Amino acid sequence: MNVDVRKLERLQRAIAERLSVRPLDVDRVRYVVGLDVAYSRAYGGVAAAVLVDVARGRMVELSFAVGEPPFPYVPGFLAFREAPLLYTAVSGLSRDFDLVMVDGHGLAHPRRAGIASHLGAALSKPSIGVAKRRLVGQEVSEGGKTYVVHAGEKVAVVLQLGRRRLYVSPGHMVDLETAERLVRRLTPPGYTYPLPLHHADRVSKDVARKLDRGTLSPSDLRRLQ
DNA sequence: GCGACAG
DNA sequence: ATCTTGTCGC
Repeated sequence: MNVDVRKLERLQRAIAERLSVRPLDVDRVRYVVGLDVAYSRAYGGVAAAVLVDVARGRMVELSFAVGEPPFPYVPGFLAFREAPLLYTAVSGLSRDFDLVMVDGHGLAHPRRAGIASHLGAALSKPSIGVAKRRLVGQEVSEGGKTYVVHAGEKVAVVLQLGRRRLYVSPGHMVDLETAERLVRRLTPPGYTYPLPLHHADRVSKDVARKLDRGTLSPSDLRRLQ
């Protein structure tokens, strides 16, 4: 695919300049939204927003958005493909929340503006990126912890959960330490993924599968919430 | 030119 | 991300 990315790179740099990377009081984060996108052959992307009550460790509300992605997958530009649908899904939630956790990177991005950064800026909410693979930089160990360092900056912390590793990076209104603490706090023993994302992943894939099977129609999604 | 490359 | 059978292991 031929995609002109010059303009998009400039947009990402502008977004990066608007970001605030700062500590956040973890004890006042009670409602967290997990965001993920699965794909259906028949309907395109299926974005799921799962609102989790951290205090009770349970799902409180669900919202979906379905549609053809407006942009192809190009490394470094994932946000232009998935953020619009995720934003729509989040907008469908009736309750307010304190933070969003996104499947993908935040600061650990060539221009410091991964999909978690885009969404945090668009929503004006704290956001954290949680990815399963590295996009930029090198992994460096320091004081018993492993980080991703890019252009001389620590942009992500690497968590080893069981056999899986997670790359955690700040999106907006949080810093690296806060992001790590929240991801750890939201990952129950035995889990390999923080609860909000675990649910968002499972639920989005389940809906995509049912849509293709015909077990579910897009209009039924309204009722699933 | 050769690798690397979120989902 | 998705396409997919069997297979290794708790």
